[in-house]
Amino acid sequence: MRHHGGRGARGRHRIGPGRWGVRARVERFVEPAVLLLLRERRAHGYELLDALPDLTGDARVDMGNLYRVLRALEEDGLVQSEWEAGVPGPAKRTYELTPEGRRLLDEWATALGRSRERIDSFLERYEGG
Amino acid sequence: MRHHGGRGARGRHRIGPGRWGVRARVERFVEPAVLLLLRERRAHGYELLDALPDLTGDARVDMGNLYRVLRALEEDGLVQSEWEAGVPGPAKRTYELTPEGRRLLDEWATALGRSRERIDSFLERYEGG
DNA sequence: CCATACATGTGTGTTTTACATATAGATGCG
DNA sequence: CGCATCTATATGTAAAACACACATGTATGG
Repeated sequence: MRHHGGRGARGRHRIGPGRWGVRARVERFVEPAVLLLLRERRAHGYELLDALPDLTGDARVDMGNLYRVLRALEEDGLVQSEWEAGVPGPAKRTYELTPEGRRLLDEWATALGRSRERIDSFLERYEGG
Repeated sequence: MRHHGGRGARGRHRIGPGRWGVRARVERFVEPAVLLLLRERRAHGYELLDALPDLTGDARVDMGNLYRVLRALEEDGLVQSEWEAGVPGPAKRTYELTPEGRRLLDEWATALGRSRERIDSFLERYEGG
């Protein structure tokens, strides 16, 4: 590996030589994605892990962080969980959305709408120039 | 030892009681914003600081990080700077976009386009349900 | 003289994301 | 059996992105 020359102290995530990895992702996007999926149907973490890429566009979501997000959501009463009993295989913790979680999803939706508008006006200005 | 008691309040940035601050911002958005502004005209940091909120939607951008971004961009040859000579007042370092920076801006534009599509399909699915 | 606006920076802490590893039940296979 | 693999849930820790605070210096107006 041969890059060190002139490289900055600031390690932006390069993808190739001279390239900056540009993804333009929305911060904490798995959070609203999880809420939306749970509004559609109750599910456990592993199922969400499977369904999330459809919404996020990423190949796959980090499982460690997903479980932490689920815990954090539950701590604040935005989702509820229970261990699914009687089924074979590893124990599954099944989550469902609470009314508060539903409201949070609504907030996310409006915030995402604003974000889209910002992107729109950016791209308009970009194309105009 | 499954299901031990919840502890450790995960400090998501609350705004009010029971509320989660939801902003849905695009990661590193000041970067493309700076590049776009510099494509329109050369400028120094303080000018950018003034012009940025128009693109980002935030009240104001953190100056410390802005200057660090400008440095990082210059280290990788995406912008060029020189001290403006002969003018009264504090010394100004004026930046302009390089061809590489222009290409990075183009990458940002496509990435932002994809991001917008993801938001669109999310909101569609949100409204549909 | 002092406050304020202009202008450029560094220091440091917090939040968010990424990468790695641990544990364990079930299933299939040689 | 012994072992790999898939399902399933989690923790540990490092890196990246962001926020907040402070330092320095030039000019202008009262």
